[in-house]
Amino acid sequence: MGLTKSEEFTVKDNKLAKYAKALSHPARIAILRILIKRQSCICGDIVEELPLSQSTVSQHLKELKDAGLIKGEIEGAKVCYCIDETELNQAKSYIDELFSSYFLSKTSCC
Amino acid sequence: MGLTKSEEFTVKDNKLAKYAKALSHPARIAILRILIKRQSCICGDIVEELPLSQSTVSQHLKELKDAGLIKGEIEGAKVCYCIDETELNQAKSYIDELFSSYFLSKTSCC
DNA sequence: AAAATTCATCGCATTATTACGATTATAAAA
DNA sequence: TTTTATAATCGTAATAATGCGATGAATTTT
Repeated sequence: MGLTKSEEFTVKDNKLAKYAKALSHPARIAILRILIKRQSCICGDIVEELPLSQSTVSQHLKELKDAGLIKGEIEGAKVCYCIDETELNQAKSYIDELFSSYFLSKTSCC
Repeated sequence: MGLTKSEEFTVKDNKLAKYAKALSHPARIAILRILIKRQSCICGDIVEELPLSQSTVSQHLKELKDAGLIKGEIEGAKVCYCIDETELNQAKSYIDELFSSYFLSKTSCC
């Protein structure tokens, strides 16, 4: 076994889970915060700000990129990462929608 | 290796990551939706609504419980699960805070 | 051209996750 | 008391994730 049954769930729930997975590691949250703070698309300075090796940071960046939350642009030898606003918006609205569906239909029970 | 360096990151980012991890599987999203829909704290009916075995659903419930997003109450032989409103609120505000910190300081770059 | 910088990728070891059947524990029903 | 129902847990197999050093590819700098 060991294989998530993605096909059994809705496309939306799979997408939401994918966004959440990207956010499911403190290093990746920290990376997002750095990218937000330095709005001007900084790159490998991330490595200097985090207590992780270059290869590990690169891997986390890849995962954030695969999830769509960030994008990278090659600038000579450097790579400049930044938030992908469209995707971040979508992630936000998916999450908001899930949460607000609770707060709307709330009647409180146990 | 293979061990997340949690201590190296803030308590808040670890908590946020924990919430996100709970949401990082479509089955758990589906479970949350079921719990939201049937506000009246239903239990093992979840198993019937999902294409997963009882033990697998039980495991997902445990993870949602460990993350704090849901709570279970024993009712005889049954266990009644429901959303933990306080924690869901906290999760929502942590996520909102992260996202809005971007939309506030946005200047768009690449 | 040679050396240095920047970052991705490979390989590896360790640990975590996913899924299920089988078993166990508890409570309800017969 | 015995059976049934409910749900957690154990054990197992497969796959994914975490982290790092080493290596590679590309671009700058010297």
